[in-house]
Amino acid sequence: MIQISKAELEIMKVLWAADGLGATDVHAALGDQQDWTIRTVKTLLARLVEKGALETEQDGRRYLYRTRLRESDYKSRAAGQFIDRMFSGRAAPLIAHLADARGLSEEDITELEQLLGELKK
Amino acid sequence: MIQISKAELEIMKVLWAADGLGATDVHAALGDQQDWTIRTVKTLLARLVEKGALETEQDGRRYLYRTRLRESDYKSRAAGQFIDRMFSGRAAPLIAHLADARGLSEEDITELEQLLGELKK
DNA sequence: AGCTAGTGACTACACCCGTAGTCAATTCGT
DNA sequence: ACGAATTGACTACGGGTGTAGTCACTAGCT
Repeated sequence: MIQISKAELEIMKVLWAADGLGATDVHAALGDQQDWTIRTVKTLLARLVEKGALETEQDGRRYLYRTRLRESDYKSRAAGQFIDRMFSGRAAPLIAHLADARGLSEEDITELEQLLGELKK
Repeated sequence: MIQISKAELEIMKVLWAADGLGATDVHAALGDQQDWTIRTVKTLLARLVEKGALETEQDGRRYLYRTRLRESDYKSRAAGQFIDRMFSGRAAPLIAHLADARGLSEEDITELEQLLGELKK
């Protein structure tokens, strides 16, 4: 099970949004959102390749980085692990805590209702 | 913001369930669930005290460990951080992923409906 | 009275992670 | 054609984490 750290996740997000970028492109895409030097970005990319979360393709003298993990697969797994650890695998208490601590947006409520409707079929 | 690691969380769970135990009691309560020596348990307890998540009370020649963090506060915070990092703060996509990857229990569905009902008031 | 077992304090150590720096090769601009 | 900039490879380093080990003390059993 590939573990992706907090910083690495930011890199993955960039590549999920636009797969097949070079290190410099990733750095640029992060822009002012993350204040990392290109070195740091490269280290994170290398670690992700080593972990098997990314793969490289030679493009002249540089690499293009491509995701090997689908975003939704990863997020599903991460969500599952999280509620297992924190809420004994139960979804409802998680949402209850969230609602309690910060409330749910209108949007969330509407979407959740729709989701539940579909699930009940 | 106190950060609690995975292993430390297991200790916290024991003390949330039964506050004011000695190190040996915590070790016993973990039982076969976690295969840690008493040394490891003590190290984790000490780190949690250092972090301010636990406090000690002298009880003869030993300490009793008591939580300083309320379970629901911690869980709310952790849940908030998690959905911020993974789902841009949106609850609905999180639940959608869970439902998709492993399904929701009857219980979860019922509780969520009830929760949504209350929130809409 | 001495030994054993349990206790807290301190130390250890390898691996992950955040955050880079150095180096050698290569390409691009002038 | 040469210097500057870019690129990948390798190295660094301090803090957190998982998982203990050692030490000195003490209370209770024999």
